[in-house]
Amino acid sequence: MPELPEVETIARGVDQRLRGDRIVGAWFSSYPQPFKTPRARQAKGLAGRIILSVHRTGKHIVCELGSVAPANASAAIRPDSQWIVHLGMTGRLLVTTPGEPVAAHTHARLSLLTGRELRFVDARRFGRLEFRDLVRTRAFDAPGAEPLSIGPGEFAALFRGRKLAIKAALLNQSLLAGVGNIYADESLFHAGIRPRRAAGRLTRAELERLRQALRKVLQQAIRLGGSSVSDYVDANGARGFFQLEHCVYLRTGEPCRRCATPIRRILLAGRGTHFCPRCQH
DNA sequence: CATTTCACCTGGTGGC
DNA sequence: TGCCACCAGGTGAAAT
Repeated sequence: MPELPEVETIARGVDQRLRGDRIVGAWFSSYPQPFKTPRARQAKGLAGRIILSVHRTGKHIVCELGSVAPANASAAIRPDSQWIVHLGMTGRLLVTTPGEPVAAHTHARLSLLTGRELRFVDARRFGRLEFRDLVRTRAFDAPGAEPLSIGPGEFAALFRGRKLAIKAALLNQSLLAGVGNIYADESLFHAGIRPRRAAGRLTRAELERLRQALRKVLQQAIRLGGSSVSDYVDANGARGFFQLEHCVYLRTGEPCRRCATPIRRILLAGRGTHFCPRCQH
């Protein structure tokens, strides 16, 4: 479900509410798919650790965790491990009270010292949970560039010489991290570029329009708390509002907001792709 | 190596 | 009401 704006919204919400809290125990469901780190190792690693901060990188939520060293408890606590959450298509990360009924498809429950719980719910089980011990492993880093901070030159270089469709390139996480189907379609609309255009054939001016459209769309979506198309909610269970601003995504046959031409839907890279045949060239 | 296709899952919706 | 086809925010392995 979640792309950069949704993941950013959730990470901010969890950070705001859980920073400084301590994980006292962790429970995991018996389904194997969501656990990149084996359940037992994950539970053991999480228990007793303090949530120092939570942030987003690409479509991943990274919780920086620490332990209090008994010798110098007054010193600033450094992260010694990370809990990394990828939400897949339907994943949710929710801060709840312990009494809250447990939703179907709940795959992880972290109980916290303040009595609250952090729950991971994921119907389709495309999400992934990973625990990293930073003494043994490097810190997590998304492979692709951040679309909110990349500059014009670096952005253009990503697509140079590539024959695949620009939409497929936008979805490639090792090029740009965080762009998914909604924001690929929306940013191509605002840049006036057809999704099937070969990435390497776009002019410098088009690429710059695309970079700015992408940044604008992502920033506005973050301001509106993301897009709630079917079931996305933030860490507090609240829906986002950016779906009301969509110009093409899931608007097949509806009039273009700019020129009233019906929005067309095609299949590209296996994904439903929406564009205005008149505004996009 | 670059690119495309498909499998992995469950649930909602709309047609008949 | 039931059944079925199709669609859905993602990714990584296998095939080309």
